[in-house]
Amino acid sequence: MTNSSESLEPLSVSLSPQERFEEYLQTRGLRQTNQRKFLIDAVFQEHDHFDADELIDRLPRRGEKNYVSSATVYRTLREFVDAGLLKSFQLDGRTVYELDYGYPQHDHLYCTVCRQLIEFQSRELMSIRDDVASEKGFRVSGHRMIIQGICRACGKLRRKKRKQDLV
Amino acid sequence: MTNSSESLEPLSVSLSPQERFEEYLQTRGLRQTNQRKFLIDAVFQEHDHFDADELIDRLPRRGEKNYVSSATVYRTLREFVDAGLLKSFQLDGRTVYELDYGYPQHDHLYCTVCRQLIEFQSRELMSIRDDVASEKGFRVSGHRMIIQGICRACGKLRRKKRKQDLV
DNA sequence: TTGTATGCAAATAATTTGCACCAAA
DNA sequence: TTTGGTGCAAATTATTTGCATACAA
Repeated sequence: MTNSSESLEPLSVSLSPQERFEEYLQTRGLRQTNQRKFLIDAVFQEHDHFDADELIDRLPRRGEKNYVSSATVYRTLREFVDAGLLKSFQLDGRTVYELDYGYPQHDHLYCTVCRQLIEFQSRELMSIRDDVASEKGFRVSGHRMIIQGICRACGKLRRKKRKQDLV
Repeated sequence: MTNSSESLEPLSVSLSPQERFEEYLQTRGLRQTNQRKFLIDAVFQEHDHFDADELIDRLPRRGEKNYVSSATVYRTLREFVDAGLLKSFQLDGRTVYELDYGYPQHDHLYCTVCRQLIEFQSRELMSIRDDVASEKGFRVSGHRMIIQGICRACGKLRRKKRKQDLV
């Protein structure tokens, strides 16, 4: 689990994720299927970070109504990323997804103890990014910044534990 | 391949990587084996970024002198990271390694066309990192910043190609 | 001598892909 | 009707692990 209790508020956007995806599909001659509609709802009920496995776990099982095969889940998650609805990145080997469409750009702190992702925003970070890139003649398409460490809560637990160990 | 033509110069350090690793092994009661000695030399002949597969490709094959099984390569790379000789991170799904011991801390620009990694250093980035972390009560152990985009060379090629396409 | 380390092959884990069948447009 | 989409199972890929054997301390 990488759910974060500290997530950012959605922005207001003119199209809903569903509408936005519809537009994406239409401009490419792709189809609106029940699976895609169902998955977009499932995904935008998420508030935080998730991976394919966690998502599949919360979806109907084989045989149940609205079952979607995992191959389709994987395929569709990639489409959502292409469509700009989700962002994805790698963490501890697995692919983590988060809502992108309608959410402000941000980066993450990652607690290596509880594996929680905490979001933060920094304008300065963006401007450093752009300065560095232009200095190297680089056309930026995006970036990924993750600060690893130990969060406040886990830090407290550790200190408590060390104290106990001394007793 | 993710070799970069623009890498940073080594710092001067009091112990060689070999000595440093020896120290690491001794303090933990681990053993100095021929494989470990051979691999540390092989790895520190690298100047840039590599993954396990690329390293194995340049190593002696099964049956040849100094052959090291890939299981051992994987195991040893992780030890090198533990020992602080190498750093590792994930890129496009695979684990990329780079020299750490004796090299200055830095981050990367990643060209999504030629897959080259270009290094850069920024003090400001570090200070933003520390500010953000302390604001959230986070004890930092490290970070990873990758700026994605298109490098100068690939940008030129693209423009040239577009021109040609118009003819 | 006493564990550690290694090589081998098998096991994992997370995705991806081939293909026959299904269903939007 | 046509072509893209889906489910299923098999294939992939990168890595890890179990275990018998080899070797450093």
